[in-house]
Amino acid sequence: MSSLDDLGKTEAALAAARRENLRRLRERSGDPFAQTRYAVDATAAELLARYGFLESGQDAAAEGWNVAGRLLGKRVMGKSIFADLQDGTGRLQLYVRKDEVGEHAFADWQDLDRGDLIGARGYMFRSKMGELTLHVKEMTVLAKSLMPLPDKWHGLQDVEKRYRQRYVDLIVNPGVRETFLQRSRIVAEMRRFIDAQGFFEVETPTLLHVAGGAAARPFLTHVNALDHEMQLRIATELNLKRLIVGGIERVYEIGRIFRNEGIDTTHNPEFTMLELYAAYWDLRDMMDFNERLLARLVDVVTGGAREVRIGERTISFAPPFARIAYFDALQQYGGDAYSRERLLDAGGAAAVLAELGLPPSPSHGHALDKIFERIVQPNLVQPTFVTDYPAIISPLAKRKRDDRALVDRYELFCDTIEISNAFTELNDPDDQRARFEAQAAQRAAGDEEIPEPDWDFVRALEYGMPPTAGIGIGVDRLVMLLTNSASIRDVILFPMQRQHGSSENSRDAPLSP
RNA sequence: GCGCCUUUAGCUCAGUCGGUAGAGCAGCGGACUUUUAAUCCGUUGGUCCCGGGUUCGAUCCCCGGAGGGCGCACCA
Repeated sequence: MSSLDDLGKTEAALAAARRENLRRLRERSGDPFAQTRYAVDATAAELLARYGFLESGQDAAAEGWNVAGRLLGKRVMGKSIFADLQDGTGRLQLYVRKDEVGEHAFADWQDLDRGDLIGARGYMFRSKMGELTLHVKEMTVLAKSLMPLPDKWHGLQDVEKRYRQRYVDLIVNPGVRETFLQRSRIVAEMRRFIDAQGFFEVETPTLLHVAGGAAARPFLTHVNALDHEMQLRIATELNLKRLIVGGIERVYEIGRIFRNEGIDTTHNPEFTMLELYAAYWDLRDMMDFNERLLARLVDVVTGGAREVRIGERTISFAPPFARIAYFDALQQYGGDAYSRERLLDAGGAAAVLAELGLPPSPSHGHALDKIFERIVQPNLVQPTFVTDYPAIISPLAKRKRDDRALVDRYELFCDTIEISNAFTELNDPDDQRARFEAQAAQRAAGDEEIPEPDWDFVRALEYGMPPTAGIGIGVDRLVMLLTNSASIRDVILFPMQRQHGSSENSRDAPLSP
């Protein structure tokens, strides 16, 4: 299988030149790909921090260091070379002199291409131009890069290629790497914060006979051993509440959710959700928890500040966040035409929808969602808890004791997008059964997004579930917010793409000679 | 699903009122022992996304298709 034939002529020539350099390196100094270990004892970031005191022209020749990474630039000036090495922590300039390393080693340097992985030993100095630099005495080629890298100045701009070949994106676009490191820090801190309050992290199945807990079309799959059709989960809710019934009183899962629906800047078919349930908490407890969690995450992302800049806006996460009741918000931003009385009437809501020039909705609840989206949501820039949702759009939440039209639920909005959704959980098994029966009827009427009822969940509630507050937070969207990313694909390492020709899993993808 | 935009060298991008195409970077050859988008001289490199149509001639115009982006719709 020769894939050089499948490359463009220019690309093939570039790859051939690199293979020629590899051949020479093998002959002169042994096979780079035979290397197994390199005794790294310093990173780029450590050396830059440690030797910050050096003045231009000064060196620290008594202390030798081994660094390893990818060569990203090479400036050859006859008998000396400056190069840039990128490791996991940053970039470090290297300097080599022919009269010090000798003909043989200098020839190896000349056979290095941009993108090669090397280990280098040397000492730190500050160059005439003021840059901290490793003065290299020894160099080992640890792996050869056989493919040409994108433009050193513009990087890789083609979005499609960036997603399909994220490895290249990560090599040449520094901001990308930083975003994903931030994501990792955010999730790690999320776990630390939650664990510190006595929660247990669990992993529930992603393959289910009935995917419930949300309204969404599931992915279908087949289990050969059981000869069963199964579904990928669309939420972790029902299993986590089973665990609350079982006595794991504080429980959470940060897990992958799959929904077989649209793909756009805020939706990827698989995404990550935090769901957390606390027995004996009410919504006030959850709000307090939510506020402190976000403040903490912002703290980690910004290194101590309580603000995040999103384009032109600055969002402050200093608690307490603003609070406003659902219908108060509608009246405040919409005026008297958006009164509770009118909106809680199906005809009234439909009329409001028409006044806004929006298409008719299939249901009263849907109409309320659209009106809220249009009238209130664009105004919720600073973190705001919207509370006291109408029961008709909250089928899984408990009704308020003193107002049966409303439920104990809030959603948190930041930068006009929904960040969390929380409510006190319905724990009356008869009520739950009745709601499932209603859903089954909707499903029978043709709504494919309504899941089949999970009757075992009702049985679990019949054993008794304590009063419980639950919350869901879309991790990807939260990371978008905290990293100022415009698309969910910018915070998912390998976002779903259509299968496509030569760049992925087709025969010609691996480049063998 | 609908609409708009987009696809030209390995990368970033020009361009052709229809006569099969250019730059910078990268690569290759040369000069250069403190450069940093190194510099200077020379130079290679193209299925202009794919298929069809119109035309003497299509990368360009028309039709169809594919990939991608954005907006709308959908999305507890």
